[in-house]
Amino acid sequence: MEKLYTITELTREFGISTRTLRFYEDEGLVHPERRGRTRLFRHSDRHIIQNILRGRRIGFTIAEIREIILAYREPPGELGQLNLMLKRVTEKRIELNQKRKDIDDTIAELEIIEELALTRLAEIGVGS
Amino acid sequence: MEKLYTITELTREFGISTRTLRFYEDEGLVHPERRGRTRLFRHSDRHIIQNILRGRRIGFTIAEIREIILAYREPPGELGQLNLMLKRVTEKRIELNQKRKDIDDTIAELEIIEELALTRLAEIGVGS
DNA sequence: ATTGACTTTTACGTTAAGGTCAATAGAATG
DNA sequence: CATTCTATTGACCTTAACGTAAAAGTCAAT
Repeated sequence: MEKLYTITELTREFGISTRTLRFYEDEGLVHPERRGRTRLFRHSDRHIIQNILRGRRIGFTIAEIREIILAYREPPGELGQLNLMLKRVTEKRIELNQKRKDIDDTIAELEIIEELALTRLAEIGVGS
Repeated sequence: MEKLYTITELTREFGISTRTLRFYEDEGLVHPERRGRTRLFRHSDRHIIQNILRGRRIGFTIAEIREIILAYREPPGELGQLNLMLKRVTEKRIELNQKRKDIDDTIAELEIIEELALTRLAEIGVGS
């Protein structure tokens, strides 16, 4: 017997609002069952929510996230669609590699800032 | 004699609009000189624009980008501000490390999708 | 002198991703 | 059964980061 989650259980677990989960349902990303009017989420929905949040953190739009979820769920049967998909995947990978580099560069910059601040702190600490 | 850039030179170089550059000026991120009413950007402005775009790619807001630029430009003199800054830097680094992990996971997932698609392609290619 | 390319300011418009609020409905607990 | 949570639907609201359009100035080239 699969465990079902209420909406507030999930909002607490993931630190998001009920509005957000209903929004994701409206967008067709999750498909909770209903007991009466109340939503009950499955493990699969919970897993999708994790994917959504991960995509969100790296700046994907809902449309892009949906695209990835669908691509995973059912690879297209038609040749043209498959080639299109491969092209999109390649684009995304290039984009993500650029982002990785941007993140590394920014972390390096933050480390410089940190050292500047620590140096100033030491000066002030000594002087006061 | 330092080379100065017109606004369209920069829009072409960076693939952004004039509106965007004026917006960044309104936000106090760049400070082009004026010849008459026309803006002329320095190397330093050009460099800042690169930083803005990098920050933008990894999902920083303009406010966050400004914060980093200012922190770099002039580390605060007061102790409380310095400690606050160190705290913020640590937060950002944690956030960026999470993003790195998210990106790596997503790239791995894209690779799975790619393989699925290539497999399907091979099947179709053989069958047709 | 006119065209064309480029620039300026002002100001309203747009989009994504939810926030917020009101009215209503079930569900659970004393 | 009355109360008290918690959920739902529907509607309008919000914010960031620009887009877009209008009206007008600048400057070189034709």
